[in-house]
Amino acid sequence: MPDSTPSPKDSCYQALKTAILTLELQPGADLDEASLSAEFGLSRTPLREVLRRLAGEGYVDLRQNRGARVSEMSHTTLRDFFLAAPMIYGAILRLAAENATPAQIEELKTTQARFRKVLQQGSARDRALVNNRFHEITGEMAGNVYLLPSFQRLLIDHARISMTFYRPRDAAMARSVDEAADQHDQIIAAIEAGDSDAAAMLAIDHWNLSRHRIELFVMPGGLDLPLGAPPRAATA
Amino acid sequence: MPDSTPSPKDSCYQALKTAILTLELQPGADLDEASLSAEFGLSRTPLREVLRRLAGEGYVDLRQNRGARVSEMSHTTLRDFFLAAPMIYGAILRLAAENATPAQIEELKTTQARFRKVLQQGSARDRALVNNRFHEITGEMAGNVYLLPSFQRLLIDHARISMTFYRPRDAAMARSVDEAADQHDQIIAAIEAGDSDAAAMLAIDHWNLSRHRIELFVMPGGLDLPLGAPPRAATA
DNA sequence: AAAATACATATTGCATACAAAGAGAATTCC
DNA sequence: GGAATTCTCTTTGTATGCAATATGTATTTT
Repeated sequence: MPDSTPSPKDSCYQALKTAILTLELQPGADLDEASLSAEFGLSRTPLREVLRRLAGEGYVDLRQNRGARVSEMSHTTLRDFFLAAPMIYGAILRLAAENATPAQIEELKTTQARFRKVLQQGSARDRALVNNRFHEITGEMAGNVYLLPSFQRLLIDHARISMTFYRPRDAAMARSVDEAADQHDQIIAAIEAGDSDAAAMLAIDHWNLSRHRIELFVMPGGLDLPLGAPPRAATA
Repeated sequence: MPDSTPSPKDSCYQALKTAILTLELQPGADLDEASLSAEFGLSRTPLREVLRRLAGEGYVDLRQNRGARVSEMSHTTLRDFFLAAPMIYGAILRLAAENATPAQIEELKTTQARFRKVLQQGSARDRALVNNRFHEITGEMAGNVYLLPSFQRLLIDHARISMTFYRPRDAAMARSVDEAADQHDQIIAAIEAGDSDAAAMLAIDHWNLSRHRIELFVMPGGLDLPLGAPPRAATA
């Protein structure tokens, strides 16, 4: 049995990760070493290493002699997001179709089943996390070490943006989210068939749907302000 | 005056970085915490944080309860490299042309002048490092936080591969490298003119030239084996 | 009274000491 | 003699204590 009890360091890493993805820790929030180490039951030394790792993956920003902060999402980074996402997503799904192993496809199907489930009876948090996991798996399928860093960085902010539009439950939104789930099924089919062109096109479709939701719900009056939290003092 | 004396931590970080880029530390080489901390005059705690940071950026791989290792370059990762590079490089240069500041353009020109200089009288090490810096600056110009992680990861292995073909000095190679320098000038011109289409095309040209060199000198008999070092025991 | 400076406090950065896990060698058992 | 096991030694992981840096407050000076 490999690793039945996860180390406190790992669980701390995971907990911070999901807290950031689900906006429980809002962009710009201050992360105090002392309180975090107390909360997760480890000393400051390993906690600092966790923060360094999270910084490398884009979850937090480190400032010299200052506390770590959850990475921001300003309008400039949103612009960057809109530029990079279709390209990277397309490439990842293309490669996923070419390289996916049967075991990975099985895991993707399981995750998609979970996604359908939480769409019906789960919280916004669950939906964002399971959707995030779905796309993470496609990244694992692609298995390109040079593309993965940017892909994972995109997934972070995609999940955080999603949190804002998985919440409302009006009819248009429900339809849009259901359509996303249908696209997931198509993506699985393309990957299973090894049809890389189809997978790449589906990535664009999936992204366009996502973009549409973002444009609609995140910036109703145009995108000027940071998302999630006021510019400073997010914890106060 | 900002930061006249770099901290031992920073210089350690920089030294390891350049040592890895220049293959002084070969892919797969073991990195011992004790000896490194002694070498750079800091304790193991900050050194471990440096290693974690380098791991996040793709310079080294960390193994649980085992030493850190310089990240490998096997034939599979080379395949990934050939797939990802043209796409990312094209996007970066396109964005660089759109967003470069005058100060950045000035720095790029200075770096290009240095590149010309080391082509004439520098070592392979100098050439790889200055060329690497040139492309790093284009990344800064693009300034897209989602594209940068993959771009920087590509630059690492590009520099390491370059080290193998900046060395020989036969006529064909010299011509190829000079052509690369000419392309740098064209890239600068396109960026200065804000011509993003031209910049994107030049990125492809530049990459094709680079790929040609790689195909010629790195894998004369086809690409089967890891680059640089034997699979294990690189320091022995 | 306003601004600048000095002081006090809180938080990060670093070093040392200790605990735990792995690798390798010697010994024992078959 | 070969293989497995135990023991030792090396190396990584964690905790604690101290030093350095930044922030906020109070005091002093103009």
